[in-house]
Amino acid sequence: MNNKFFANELIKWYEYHHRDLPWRSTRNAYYIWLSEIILQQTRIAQGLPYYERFTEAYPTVIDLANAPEQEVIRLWQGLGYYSRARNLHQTAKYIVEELNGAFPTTYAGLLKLKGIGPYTAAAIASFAYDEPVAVVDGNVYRVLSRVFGIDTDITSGEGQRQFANLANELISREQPATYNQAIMEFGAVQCTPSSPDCLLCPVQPHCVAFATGRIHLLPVKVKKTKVRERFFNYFVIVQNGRIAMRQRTDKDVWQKLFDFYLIETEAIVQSIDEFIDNQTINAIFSQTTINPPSRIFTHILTHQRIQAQFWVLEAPPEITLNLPPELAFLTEEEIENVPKPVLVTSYWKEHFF
DNA sequence: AACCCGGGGGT
DNA sequence: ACCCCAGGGTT
Repeated sequence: MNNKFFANELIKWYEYHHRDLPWRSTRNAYYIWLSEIILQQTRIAQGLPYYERFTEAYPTVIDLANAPEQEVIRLWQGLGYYSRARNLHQTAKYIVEELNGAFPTTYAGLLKLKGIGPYTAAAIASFAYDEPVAVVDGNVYRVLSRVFGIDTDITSGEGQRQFANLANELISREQPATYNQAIMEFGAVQCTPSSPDCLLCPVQPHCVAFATGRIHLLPVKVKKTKVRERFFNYFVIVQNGRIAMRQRTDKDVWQKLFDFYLIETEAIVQSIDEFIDNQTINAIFSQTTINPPSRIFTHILTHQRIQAQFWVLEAPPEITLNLPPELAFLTEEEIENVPKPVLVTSYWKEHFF
């Protein structure tokens, strides 16, 4: 199968089978960039409402650059991988302040921006500027590994180089944007991870994996699942109708999102007596009424399984509490408007609304 | 190269 | 329970 045939078959397939998506009807680099960052490691169904929200809140890169970071992260709330939102905002400011509001117009230039890696640079360069540089995302790995029967580990450096080289040989020089859209859509709709629709596949006669019965074995992805078990004990300190929260800053999950005073333990605590060695929380205990703990909230991340329990500590109105400096009292309205992890939002909805 | 970073949906 | 998703940054 020659390269031109492959590209033409995908483009023909795409013309009949593609979904109508808002970022496909624009050549505006800003909107394309926004959609690509939102869709990193994210399904279209999950990302679509966020795309609508962001384009409405920030119609131009200038609007995004001028927004407060916390507002941007709040709009991102629930989408995960929050470094995407921080880098998005940082890069918007850089483009406005250093590049006169204009995006770089080449793959190499785009690649220098924070939050834009090889995939996203190729996507923007081809969709906005027709540069013939191939996207390589999870869909592309799957399609190419199957059609060409490549069993190199896609997570290895060698695999990434090999697939990028192949993808760039296959890309249509005449229609790079359509080709890139086509191969990704083909992977998402036709050549799916499990039970792909091989019987109606336009390249099935040339597919090595189909011919050799290796569809379900490709792509090869060496898994290194190491899920960390964590136990979070949250103390919801309430006084005068306000609640103490802090903005997370550690090198850990949920950077710049807000949660409550947290003590992490090695296991689920059976009684609050287990915090006896913690002087900070003991001092707060002595000044507050301790309510029974909440149910245990289990929160699953890709790399962590967090079991969280919440205690409400009620302080009398008049006293001065001895709190760690990172805590600040917020009203319920302020808490609504501050970015929070889904775990915290779940608890909040269950207990305060 | 290895590790870290969310949340949701499909099987 | 395990997989994947329009990946990228840090160490």
